[in-house]
Amino acid sequence: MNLLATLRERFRTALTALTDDEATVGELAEMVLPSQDAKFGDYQANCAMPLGKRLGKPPREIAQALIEQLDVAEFCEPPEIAGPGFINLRLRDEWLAAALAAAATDAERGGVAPVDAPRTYVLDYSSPNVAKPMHVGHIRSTVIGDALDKVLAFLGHRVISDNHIGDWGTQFGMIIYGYKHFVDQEAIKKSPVAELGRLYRYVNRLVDYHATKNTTIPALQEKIAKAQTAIDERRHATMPFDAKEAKKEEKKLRQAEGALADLHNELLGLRAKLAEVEGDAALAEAAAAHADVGKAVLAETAALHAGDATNRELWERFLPACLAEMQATYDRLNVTFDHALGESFYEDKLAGVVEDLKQKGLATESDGAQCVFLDGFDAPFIVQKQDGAFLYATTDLATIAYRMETWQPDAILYVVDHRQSFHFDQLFATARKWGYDDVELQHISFGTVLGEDGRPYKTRTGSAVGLAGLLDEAVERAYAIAEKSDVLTTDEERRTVAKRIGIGAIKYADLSHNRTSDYKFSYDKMLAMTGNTAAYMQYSYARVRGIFGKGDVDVAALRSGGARIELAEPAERALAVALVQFSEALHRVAADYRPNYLTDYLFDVASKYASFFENCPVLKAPNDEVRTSRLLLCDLTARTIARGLELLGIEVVDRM
RNA sequence: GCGCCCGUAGCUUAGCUGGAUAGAGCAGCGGACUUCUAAUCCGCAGGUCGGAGGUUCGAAUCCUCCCGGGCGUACCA
Repeated sequence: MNLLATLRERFRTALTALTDDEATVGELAEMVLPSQDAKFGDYQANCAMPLGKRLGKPPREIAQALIEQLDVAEFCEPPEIAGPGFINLRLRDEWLAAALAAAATDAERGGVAPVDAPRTYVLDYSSPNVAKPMHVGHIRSTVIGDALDKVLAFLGHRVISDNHIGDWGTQFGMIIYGYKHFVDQEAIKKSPVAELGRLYRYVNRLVDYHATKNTTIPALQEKIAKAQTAIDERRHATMPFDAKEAKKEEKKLRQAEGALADLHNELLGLRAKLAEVEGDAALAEAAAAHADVGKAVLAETAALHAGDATNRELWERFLPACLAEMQATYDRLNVTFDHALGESFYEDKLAGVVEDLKQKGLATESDGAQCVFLDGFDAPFIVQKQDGAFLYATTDLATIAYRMETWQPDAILYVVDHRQSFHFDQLFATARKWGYDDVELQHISFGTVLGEDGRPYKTRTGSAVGLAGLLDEAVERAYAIAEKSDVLTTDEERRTVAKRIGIGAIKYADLSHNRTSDYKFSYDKMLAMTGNTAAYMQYSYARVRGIFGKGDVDVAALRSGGARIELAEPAERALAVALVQFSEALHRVAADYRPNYLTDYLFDVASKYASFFENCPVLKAPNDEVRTSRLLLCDLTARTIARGLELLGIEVVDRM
């Protein structure tokens, strides 16, 4: 059961006797929270202070009146009033023991009740581009999305995961162009994906070269000139008399100079990139021979979209190999999707979307493009370009329409990095105007994965770090941990353990950070045996299993034995309270779509277990009753950790 | 210019809808292995929560301004 929700329910009833304002009652009942400090009990209600204010009575008096109305005797000791009017609740040990005993026999759900009102969620996450290998940027979307998927589903919601793959864009034009001009037939027979990847990178480099040379650098130079002029003007302007204003001016000048220096650096970097291509004879020759590669790639893409037989055939031939490559990564991560309806799936629906928007008067022509102008936005939402091509805005709208018609979801969640928030603001605003105003549309945004230097995590050469290599390294480093183990006997076992620790480390590191903030990627930290890491969680689990092995415990018999749980020691009780709050942790995750609430909870359980482990001998307990009771606590701890990790997509190991 | 986000201990970070003395881990110092995995545990020290005002019984959390940083901003995704 969800104890917190139940307590709030009881407070709601009690509050109704004191005030008849329903909104107030609901708000005040929400002020029942788990206590931050054990000395204030297990839960606390903070509603007497604001209610006292509202009613013009002393809060302690209100608290007293509230307690008299409150019916929580089955869960709690008599409530206590403390400080200005806090109501402190301490759970009754008998209730705790009974709740845990019930959870112990509930193998399926571990005492977590499904929600009363299940919702339907469409979860959009991962969304890689085929043709480009998955890189570090895909970790967060994939891992957070997968965890939310599992948690929501476990709580009883209907969850439809849909991987919105980029399989129809310019990157395929690059591959097609590359295939037509540069393919190595031997290589593509031997390893199609590797060769397609090479072609993509090669063509991308050529396109990039010309774009840099013809567009980016001239534009940058112009920007530099403008910035220089602006600085000169500032320098020659008369300083304001007002000291504050003068300081402001100085600061602006400083900032402008800094920005100018950045631009110069950028220019140097771009020139170095050009020099690199020009210094490579073969590459330089290819670049010269394919001066129009940028336009040509767009033409290949346009031809594909227009139904050109050759390009279509190539697309159909290449796509399965690209998908298989992606699938290999998902297999390693143990991530699955219900659907993978990529951009191509919506191709034939895009014209209809624009037509409908036009007909409803939402889209209008501006500068030759079809735009939706939205209140509160400076820029319009462009759904069709001057040249007639559609954009991801169009695809995203078509996708919303399809999902609404197909699954009638209550919510569509997009697990996408924070830089796209503007796009989603526009997308959602447009969708609502378009008629989809009765669905929760949420951008589940997340921060950037940074390197040790605090800059976005890149390789030394500045390219994105490949996801496959990242997993390789984590597993390799985890193998060093497995090698140190005394309890692992075969190398096969060490490899399995290393795999679970390594993959788990990456996932857990990601999930344990607040998703909205950036975080620094560090193998050392994520693979540490202490602190809030997957390895520590897995170790905690393995230690419990170790006790069962050593004591030759029949777990099934233990669970069904109906034995009493006794909570005599403080460490036992603290662990028990933590265990009974599993359901609350999951609800918090679901409420804010934040998996780090679950990792925090699991770390709390593991910490409480460590203290229990130190203070309460299990196999050598003073008598059989205590031994059995503690074994039950161990079993529940192990199952809670295992279930929690499972919902985060992380596997446990019996020994490590 | 405008918009969004961030600033918490030396480092990496958590902090729920505003709650009581701001929590962790690393690093530092001091303890605990003939005892269920010491790959661990316990203790100590370390914070004017970027700064200044304000709202409130109560502010890291809400509002205003300032300082510092990131990201985005009409036809890429």
